[in-house]
Amino acid sequence: MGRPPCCDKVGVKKGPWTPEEDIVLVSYVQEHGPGNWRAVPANTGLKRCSKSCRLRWTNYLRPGIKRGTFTDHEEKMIIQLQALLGNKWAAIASYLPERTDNDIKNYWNTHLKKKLKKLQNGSGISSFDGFPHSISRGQWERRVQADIKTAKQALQDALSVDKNSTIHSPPPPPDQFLIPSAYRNPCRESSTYASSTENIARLLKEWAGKSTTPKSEESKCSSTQNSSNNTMSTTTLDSTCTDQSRSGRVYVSEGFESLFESFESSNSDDHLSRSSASPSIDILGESKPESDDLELAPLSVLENWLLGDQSGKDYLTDFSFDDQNPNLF
DNA sequence: AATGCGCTCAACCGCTCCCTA
DNA sequence: TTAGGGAGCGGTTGAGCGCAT
Repeated sequence: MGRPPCCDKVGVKKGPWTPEEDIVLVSYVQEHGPGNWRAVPANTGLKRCSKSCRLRWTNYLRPGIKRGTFTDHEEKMIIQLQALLGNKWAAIASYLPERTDNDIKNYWNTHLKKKLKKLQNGSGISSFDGFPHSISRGQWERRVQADIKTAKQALQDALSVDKNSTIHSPPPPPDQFLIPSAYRNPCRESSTYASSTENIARLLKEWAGKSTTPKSEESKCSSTQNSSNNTMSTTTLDSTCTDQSRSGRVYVSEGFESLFESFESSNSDDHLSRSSASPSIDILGESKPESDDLELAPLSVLENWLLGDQSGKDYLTDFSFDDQNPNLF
Protein backbone atom coordinates (compact mmCIF):
# COMPACT_ATOMS: atom_id res chain seq x y z
CA MET A 1 0.00 0.00 0.00
CA GLY A 2 1.27 3.37 -0.88
CA ARG A 3 2.01 6.20 1.37
CA PRO A 4 -1.07 8.14 2.41
CA PRO A 5 -1.38 11.64 1.06
CA CYS A 6 0.07 14.44 3.13
CA CYS A 7 -3.40 15.76 3.66
CA ASP A 8 -6.92 14.79 2.89
CA LYS A 9 -7.68 15.19 -0.75
CA VAL A 10 -11.29 15.90 0.05
CA GLY A 11 -11.96 19.57 0.50
CA VAL A 12 -8.45 20.62 -0.33
CA LYS A 13 -8.34 23.55 -2.66
CA LYS A 14 -5.94 23.55 -5.56
CA GLY A 15 -4.85 26.05 -8.11
CA PRO A 16 -3.79 29.66 -7.86
CA TRP A 17 -3.82 31.36 -4.51
CA THR A 18 -6.12 34.26 -3.91
CA PRO A 19 -4.98 37.45 -2.18
CA GLU A 20 -7.21 36.58 0.73
CA GLU A 21 -5.49 33.26 1.18
CA ASP A 22 -2.14 34.98 0.92
CA ILE A 23 -3.11 37.39 3.67
CA VAL A 24 -4.17 34.55 5.89
CA LEU A 25 -0.97 32.66 5.27
CA VAL A 26 1.29 35.66 5.67
CA SER A 27 -0.35 36.75 8.87
CA TYR A 28 -0.11 33.25 10.25
CA VAL A 29 3.56 33.00 9.39
CA GLN A 30 4.21 36.38 10.89
CA GLU A 31 2.66 35.25 14.09
CA HIS A 32 4.04 31.75 14.30
CA GLY A 33 6.97 31.77 11.98
CA PRO A 34 7.47 29.43 9.06
CA GLY A 35 7.53 25.76 9.82
CA ASN A 36 5.07 23.28 11.20
CA TRP A 37 3.24 23.54 7.93
CA ARG A 38 1.03 20.68 8.83
CA ALA A 39 -0.63 22.91 11.38
CA VAL A 40 -1.15 25.81 9.04
CA PRO A 41 -4.33 24.66 7.29
CA ALA A 42 -5.81 23.53 10.57
CA ASN A 43 -5.00 26.74 12.41
CA THR A 44 -5.84 29.16 9.66
CA GLY A 45 -8.83 27.51 8.11
CA LEU A 46 -7.12 27.55 4.76
CA LYS A 47 -8.41 24.80 2.54
CA ARG A 48 -4.93 24.11 1.36
CA CYS A 49 -2.53 21.26 1.69
CA SER A 50 0.32 21.95 4.07
CA LYS A 51 2.76 21.47 1.26
CA SER A 52 0.91 23.98 -0.79
CA CYS A 53 1.18 26.47 2.07
CA ARG A 54 4.88 25.91 2.41
CA LEU A 55 5.40 26.23 -1.30
CA ARG A 56 3.38 29.39 -1.50
CA TRP A 57 5.38 30.90 1.30
CA THR A 58 8.82 29.87 0.16
CA ASN A 59 8.30 30.59 -3.50
CA TYR A 60 6.21 33.68 -3.40
CA LEU A 61 5.35 35.25 -0.09
CA ARG A 62 8.49 35.12 1.93
CA PRO A 63 10.48 38.33 2.18
CA GLY A 64 13.58 39.01 0.22
CA ILE A 65 12.51 37.41 -3.00
CA LYS A 66 13.67 39.23 -6.05
CA ARG A 67 11.50 38.81 -9.07
CA GLY A 68 11.99 39.75 -12.65
CA THR A 69 14.80 39.17 -15.06
CA PHE A 70 17.92 37.45 -13.96
CA THR A 71 21.05 39.54 -14.18
CA ASP A 72 24.13 38.40 -16.05
CA HIS A 73 25.76 37.92 -12.73
CA GLU A 74 23.02 35.62 -11.51
CA GLU A 75 22.93 33.81 -14.80
CA LYS A 76 26.61 33.06 -14.67
CA MET A 77 26.35 31.81 -11.16
CA ILE A 78 23.50 29.52 -12.07
CA ILE A 79 25.28 28.13 -15.06
CA GLN A 80 28.44 27.40 -13.21
CA LEU A 81 26.75 26.12 -10.10
CA GLN A 82 24.60 23.87 -12.22
CA ALA A 83 27.68 22.57 -13.91
CA LEU A 84 29.15 21.76 -10.56
CA LEU A 85 26.13 20.60 -8.64
CA GLY A 86 23.76 19.34 -11.23
CA ASN A 87 20.09 19.99 -10.76
CA LYS A 88 20.38 20.72 -7.08
CA TRP A 89 18.21 23.77 -7.31
CA ALA A 90 17.88 24.30 -3.62
CA ALA A 91 21.63 24.25 -3.23
CA ILE A 92 22.05 26.60 -6.12
CA ALA A 93 19.38 28.86 -4.73
CA SER A 94 21.27 29.11 -1.49
CA TYR A 95 23.88 31.09 -3.37
CA LEU A 96 21.26 33.36 -4.82
CA PRO A 97 19.33 34.19 -1.69
CA GLU A 98 16.94 36.47 -3.47
CA ARG A 99 15.87 33.77 -5.88
CA THR A 100 13.83 30.71 -5.15
CA ASP A 101 14.81 27.28 -6.25
CA ASN A 102 11.66 27.18 -8.29
CA ASP A 103 12.61 30.38 -10.08
CA ILE A 104 16.07 29.13 -10.78
CA LYS A 105 14.76 25.83 -11.98
CA ASN A 106 12.31 27.53 -14.27
CA TYR A 107 14.92 29.92 -15.54
CA TRP A 108 17.26 27.08 -16.22
CA ASN A 109 14.65 25.06 -18.05
CA THR A 110 13.33 27.92 -20.10
CA HIS A 111 16.38 30.02 -20.82
CA LEU A 112 19.68 28.58 -19.92
CA LYS A 113 19.14 25.11 -21.31
CA LYS A 114 18.47 26.65 -24.66
CA LYS A 115 21.48 28.85 -24.43
CA LEU A 116 23.66 25.89 -23.61
CA LYS A 117 22.14 23.89 -26.39
CA LYS A 118 22.87 26.67 -28.80
CA LEU A 119 26.34 26.77 -27.51
CA GLN A 120 26.78 23.09 -28.00
CA ASN A 121 25.59 23.44 -31.55
CA GLY A 122 28.43 25.83 -32.01
CA SER A 123 26.26 28.74 -32.88
CA GLY A 124 26.37 31.00 -29.94
CA ILE A 125 29.64 30.74 -28.23
CA SER A 126 30.69 34.27 -28.83
CA SER A 127 27.41 35.69 -27.75
CA PHE A 128 26.91 33.54 -24.74
CA ASP A 129 28.09 35.08 -21.55
CA GLY A 130 28.09 31.96 -19.49
CA PHE A 131 31.55 31.06 -20.53
CA PRO A 132 34.56 33.20 -20.84
CA HIS A 133 34.90 34.52 -24.33
CA SER A 134 38.59 34.19 -24.53
CA ILE A 135 38.79 30.45 -24.24
CA SER A 136 37.32 27.50 -26.03
CA ARG A 137 34.73 25.29 -24.46
CA GLY A 138 37.29 22.52 -24.07
CA GLN A 139 39.62 24.85 -22.27
CA TRP A 140 36.75 26.03 -20.21
CA GLU A 141 35.82 22.54 -19.15
CA ARG A 142 39.38 21.73 -18.28
CA ARG A 143 39.54 24.85 -16.23
CA VAL A 144 36.42 23.91 -14.35
CA GLN A 145 37.79 20.45 -13.74
CA ALA A 146 41.00 21.91 -12.49
CA ASP A 147 39.01 24.08 -10.16
CA ILE A 148 37.14 21.06 -8.91
CA LYS A 149 40.35 19.21 -8.30
CA THR A 150 41.76 22.13 -6.41
CA ALA A 151 38.63 22.42 -4.40
CA LYS A 152 38.67 18.74 -3.53
CA GLN A 153 42.17 19.09 -2.30
CA ALA A 154 41.18 22.08 -0.27
CA LEU A 155 38.37 20.10 1.23
CA GLN A 156 40.66 17.31 2.22
CA ASP A 157 42.96 19.79 3.84
CA ALA A 158 40.11 21.48 5.55
CA LEU A 159 38.62 18.32 6.88
CA SER A 160 41.87 17.36 8.44
CA VAL A 161 41.82 20.45 10.56
CA ASP A 162 39.88 20.97 13.71
CA LYS A 163 36.49 22.24 12.79
CA ASN A 164 35.53 23.75 16.12
CA SER A 165 35.17 27.13 14.73
CA THR A 166 32.53 29.73 14.63
CA ILE A 167 30.94 31.71 11.96
CA HIS A 168 29.05 34.90 11.97
CA SER A 169 25.41 34.35 12.12
CA PRO A 170 23.18 36.15 9.73
CA PRO A 171 21.69 39.26 11.17
CA PRO A 172 18.20 39.11 12.55
CA PRO A 173 15.43 39.37 10.04
CA PRO A 174 15.03 42.82 8.68
CA ASP A 175 11.92 44.82 9.07
CA GLN A 176 10.96 43.95 5.59
CA PHE A 177 10.20 40.54 6.90
CA LEU A 178 6.76 41.81 7.44
CA ILE A 179 6.19 42.84 3.90
CA PRO A 180 6.50 40.09 1.39
CA SER A 181 8.56 41.20 -1.52
CA ALA A 182 5.97 39.78 -3.78
CA TYR A 183 3.83 42.62 -2.60
CA ARG A 184 6.46 45.22 -2.08
CA ASN A 185 7.85 44.84 -5.53
CA PRO A 186 5.51 42.96 -7.73
CA CYS A 187 7.11 42.66 -11.09
CA ARG A 188 4.67 40.54 -12.81
CA GLU A 189 1.19 40.32 -11.65
CA SER A 190 -2.19 39.97 -13.12
CA SER A 191 -4.28 43.06 -13.14
CA THR A 192 -6.88 41.86 -10.71
CA TYR A 193 -4.33 40.44 -8.41
CA ALA A 194 -2.17 43.50 -8.67
CA SER A 195 -4.72 45.75 -7.11
CA SER A 196 -5.27 43.22 -4.42
CA THR A 197 -1.61 42.92 -3.72
CA GLU A 198 -1.38 46.61 -3.26
CA ASN A 199 -4.06 46.37 -0.66
CA ILE A 200 -2.27 43.53 0.96
CA ALA A 201 0.95 45.45 0.89
CA ARG A 202 -0.71 48.34 2.62
CA LEU A 203 -2.17 46.05 5.18
CA LEU A 204 1.12 44.39 5.74
CA LYS A 205 2.88 47.68 6.10
CA GLU A 206 0.46 48.54 8.81
CA TRP A 207 1.31 45.29 10.47
CA ALA A 208 4.94 46.10 10.05
CA GLY A 209 4.35 49.33 11.86
CA LYS A 210 2.80 47.57 14.76
CA SER A 211 5.36 44.89 15.15
CA THR A 212 8.78 44.85 13.67
CA THR A 213 9.78 41.46 14.84
CA PRO A 214 8.26 38.24 13.72
CA LYS A 215 7.63 36.76 17.09
CA SER A 216 8.12 33.09 16.79
CA GLU A 217 10.43 32.87 13.90
CA GLU A 218 12.86 35.35 15.18
CA SER A 219 12.77 33.93 18.62
CA LYS A 220 13.37 30.52 17.22
CA CYS A 221 16.12 31.26 14.81
CA SER A 222 17.86 34.25 16.14
CA SER A 223 17.64 33.08 19.67
CA THR A 224 19.54 30.07 18.62
CA GLN A 225 22.03 32.21 16.89
CA ASN A 226 22.24 34.88 19.50
CA SER A 227 22.56 32.38 22.23
CA SER A 228 25.90 31.50 20.82
CA ASN A 229 26.98 35.09 20.96
CA ASN A 230 26.39 35.75 17.34
CA THR A 231 28.40 32.81 16.32
CA MET A 232 27.07 29.65 14.92
CA SER A 233 28.53 26.37 13.99
CA THR A 234 27.41 24.89 10.77
CA THR A 235 26.43 21.75 12.46
CA THR A 236 24.37 23.35 15.12
CA LEU A 237 21.76 24.98 13.06
CA ASP A 238 18.54 24.77 14.89
CA SER A 239 16.30 22.42 13.08
CA THR A 240 13.30 24.40 14.16
CA CYS A 241 14.34 27.01 11.76
CA THR A 242 13.43 24.48 9.13
CA ASP A 243 13.31 25.93 5.73
CA GLN A 244 15.25 29.00 6.45
CA SER A 245 18.06 27.48 8.35
CA ARG A 246 18.39 24.61 6.00
CA SER A 247 18.43 26.67 2.93
CA GLY A 248 19.72 29.86 4.42
CA ARG A 249 17.33 31.70 2.29
CA VAL A 250 15.00 33.79 4.29
CA TYR A 251 17.16 35.98 6.35
CA VAL A 252 20.15 35.83 4.17
CA SER A 253 18.74 38.18 1.66
CA GLU A 254 20.28 41.12 3.32
CA GLY A 255 22.34 39.22 5.74
CA PHE A 256 24.31 37.74 2.95
CA GLU A 257 24.83 41.08 1.43
CA SER A 258 26.45 42.24 4.57
CA LEU A 259 28.46 39.08 4.63
CA PHE A 260 29.50 39.75 1.08
CA GLU A 261 30.58 43.17 2.06
CA SER A 262 32.47 42.01 5.05
CA PHE A 263 34.14 39.26 3.15
CA GLU A 264 35.02 41.40 0.26
CA SER A 265 36.30 44.23 2.34
CA SER A 266 38.48 41.99 4.37
CA ASN A 267 41.78 40.43 3.61
CA SER A 268 42.26 36.86 2.72
CA ASP A 269 42.87 35.71 6.24
CA ASP A 270 39.41 36.84 7.09
CA HIS A 271 37.79 35.28 4.15
CA LEU A 272 37.00 32.02 5.72
CA SER A 273 36.04 33.14 9.13
CA ARG A 274 32.98 31.09 8.42
CA SER A 275 35.34 28.24 8.48
CA SER A 276 32.78 25.57 8.19
CA ALA A 277 32.54 26.93 4.74
CA SER A 278 35.28 24.57 3.87
CA PRO A 279 32.92 21.64 3.59
CA SER A 280 31.32 23.56 0.81
CA ILE A 281 33.84 22.01 -1.37
CA ASP A 282 32.30 18.77 -0.40
CA ILE A 283 29.84 19.32 -3.13
CA LEU A 284 32.61 18.71 -5.48
CA GLY A 285 33.08 15.27 -4.15
CA GLU A 286 32.29 12.17 -6.08
CA SER A 287 29.04 11.00 -4.72
CA LYS A 288 26.48 13.38 -3.54
CA PRO A 289 26.54 17.07 -3.00
CA GLU A 290 25.63 18.19 0.45
CA SER A 291 23.58 21.25 -0.01
CA ASP A 292 23.67 22.14 3.63
CA ASP A 293 27.38 22.34 3.55
CA LEU A 294 27.30 24.26 0.40
CA GLU A 295 25.21 26.93 1.85
CA LEU A 296 27.92 27.95 4.18
CA ALA A 297 30.64 28.43 1.70
CA PRO A 298 32.63 31.62 1.72
CA LEU A 299 30.34 33.31 -0.64
CA SER A 300 32.44 36.06 -2.00
CA VAL A 301 35.29 33.74 -2.68
CA LEU A 302 33.19 31.09 -4.21
CA GLU A 303 31.31 33.66 -6.13
CA ASN A 304 34.45 35.06 -7.57
CA TRP A 305 35.57 31.62 -8.36
CA LEU A 306 32.31 30.70 -9.98
CA LEU A 307 32.29 33.82 -12.02
CA GLY A 308 35.74 33.16 -13.25
CA ASP A 309 37.18 36.08 -11.43
CA GLN A 310 40.85 35.51 -11.31
CA SER A 311 41.30 36.68 -7.80
CA GLY A 312 38.68 34.27 -6.64
CA LYS A 313 40.25 31.46 -8.56
CA ASP A 314 43.65 32.28 -7.30
CA TYR A 315 42.31 32.34 -3.88
CA LEU A 316 40.97 28.85 -4.16
CA THR A 317 43.93 27.63 -6.07
CA ASP A 318 46.55 29.10 -3.87
CA PHE A 319 44.68 28.98 -0.69
CA SER A 320 46.22 27.00 2.08
CA PHE A 321 43.93 26.30 4.93
CA ASP A 322 46.59 26.02 7.53
CA ASP A 323 49.54 28.02 6.37
CA GLN A 324 48.18 31.23 5.07
CA ASN A 325 45.14 31.25 7.24
CA PRO A 326 46.20 30.31 10.71
CA ASN A 327 43.15 31.85 12.25
CA LEU A 328 40.80 30.03 10.06
CA PHE A 329 39.90 27.21 12.36
C1' DA B 1 -10.52 40.05 -35.19
C1' DA B 2 -9.68 35.26 -34.59
C1' DT B 3 -6.78 31.55 -34.10
C1' DG B 4 -2.65 29.01 -33.18
C1' DC B 5 1.66 28.59 -31.12
C1' DG B 6 5.32 29.18 -27.92
C1' DC B 7 6.85 30.88 -23.55
C1' DT B 8 6.69 31.66 -18.65
C1' DC B 9 6.04 30.47 -14.10
C1' DA B 10 2.98 29.16 -10.21
C1' DA B 11 1.59 25.09 -8.41
C1' DC B 12 1.16 20.10 -7.98
C1' DC B 13 2.94 15.35 -7.45
C1' DG B 14 5.74 11.90 -5.82
C1' DC B 15 9.91 10.70 -3.93
C1' DT B 16 13.63 11.16 -0.46
C1' DC B 17 15.48 12.77 3.69
C1' DC B 18 15.39 13.62 8.45
C1' DC B 19 13.62 13.67 12.97
C1' DT B 20 11.35 11.57 16.78
C1' DA B 21 9.14 8.25 19.65
C1' DT C 1 17.01 -0.10 15.83
C1' DT C 2 13.11 0.94 13.39
C1' DA C 3 8.81 2.68 11.80
C1' DG C 4 5.97 6.62 11.05
C1' DG C 5 5.23 11.29 10.02
C1' DG C 6 6.58 15.86 8.50
C1' DA C 7 9.37 18.71 5.62
C1' DG C 8 12.08 19.51 1.57
C1' DC C 9 13.38 18.79 -3.16
C1' DG C 10 13.19 18.00 -8.11
C1' DG C 11 10.40 16.93 -12.07
C1' DT C 12 6.38 17.98 -14.37
C1' DT C 13 2.06 20.17 -15.59
C1' DG C 14 -1.13 23.50 -17.14
C1' DA C 15 -3.19 28.16 -17.08
C1' DG C 16 -2.38 32.58 -18.72
C1' DC C 17 -0.16 35.69 -21.58
C1' DG C 18 1.97 37.70 -25.75
C1' DC C 19 3.22 37.39 -30.39
C1' DA C 20 2.78 35.82 -35.15
C1' DT C 21 -0.07 34.58 -38.83
